Amino acid sequence: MKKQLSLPPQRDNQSDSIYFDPSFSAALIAWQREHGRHALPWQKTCDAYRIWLSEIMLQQTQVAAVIPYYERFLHRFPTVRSLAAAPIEDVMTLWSGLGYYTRARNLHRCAQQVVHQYEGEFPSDPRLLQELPGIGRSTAAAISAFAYETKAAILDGNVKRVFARVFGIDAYPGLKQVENQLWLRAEALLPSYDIRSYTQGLMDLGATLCTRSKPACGRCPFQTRCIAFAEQRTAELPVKKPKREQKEKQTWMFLLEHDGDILLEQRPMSGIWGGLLSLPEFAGMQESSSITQIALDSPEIQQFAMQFGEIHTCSKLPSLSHGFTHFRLQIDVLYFHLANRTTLLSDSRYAWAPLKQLEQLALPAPVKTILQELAVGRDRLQA
DNA sequence: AATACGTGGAG
DNA sequence: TCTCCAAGTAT
Repeated sequence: MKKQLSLPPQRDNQSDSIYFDPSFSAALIAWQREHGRHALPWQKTCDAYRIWLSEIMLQQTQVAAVIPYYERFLHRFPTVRSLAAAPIEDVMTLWSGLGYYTRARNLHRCAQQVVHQYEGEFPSDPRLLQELPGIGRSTAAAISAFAYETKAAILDGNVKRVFARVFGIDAYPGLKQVENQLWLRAEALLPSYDIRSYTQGLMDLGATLCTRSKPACGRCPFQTRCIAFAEQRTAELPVKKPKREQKEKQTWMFLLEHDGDILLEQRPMSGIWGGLLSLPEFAGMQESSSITQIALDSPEIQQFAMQFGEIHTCSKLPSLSHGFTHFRLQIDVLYFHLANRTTLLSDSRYAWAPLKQLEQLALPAPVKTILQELAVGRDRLQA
């Protein structure tokens, strides 16, 4: 069944806005054509699927980090139909290491919706795009502008930074009220021609000239009209996010090995590393205690390990600290070498996987690190 | 409206 | 080593 496509026409009040100023887009488009980026992998095409994939990957993620993932992903899933038909595990594996894993689940769901609701063609209307999972207002506009030349406004980190400086916006852009005002500007400043160059220009200006630190104002097309430059306040604008104290968390991970296999546990779909495979964690342990000794002697922990097999050796591996945006996690690892293992696992979340095949699994970055170090140790032993 | 959600690079 | 935060979305 096909979804009703007709939407009421957009009312264009652009020139009524107090922010209306065609000279802004004219300057930006001219700059983009001459000095912008033109060779990024996703700029070679107008294929909405590829544009969409790049935009999702680029959410809160830098270009350099995305490129290898983008290439790999496209090689494995050349079309939206191939992606929709794939097992979610394959999608998660290819996403492993990119972070914000809800994006990968939504990517998969979105592909399936596009196939079933839109016969495999992404809609061109940003309002329809925005109803799809993982596509918000800014991403919808970017896809629509790049793929279909729709006149639609983006508002990403680059735009916020450029606007904050050029227009001297003196409040934190993350505040709802401030963001609303930024959206009004973004809409009002849209050009009536070459929306692609304009949209790319906003991103490129922010990414290459109007950078967070040491912006290259000398080469900026907006230098003469930039409030931050005039007032020497580029270091203070945009207003920084008010910082909250970072929480410190701690967890114990269990590295159980038997016959070259590692025991993994799938994480709950919600929360950090949602749905990824990880090492089993032991919740029952008090974080306060001076854990060092304990762990190896604790009956509870012994018992936990023993449900998977007979313990041969047991030791504590070096701890590591993993930083997230909003907290820091100390990971202490207990290693158990099992002499044998129980045939049936107590829970379907658990699975054994060969240490040699970690590349084929959807693992959180620090877990991949832990297991890679173990594998390297093995190889060295054999050499 | 404010917060949760990853990772890696820059300074 | 430590802080900041990048092509945001979902809740």
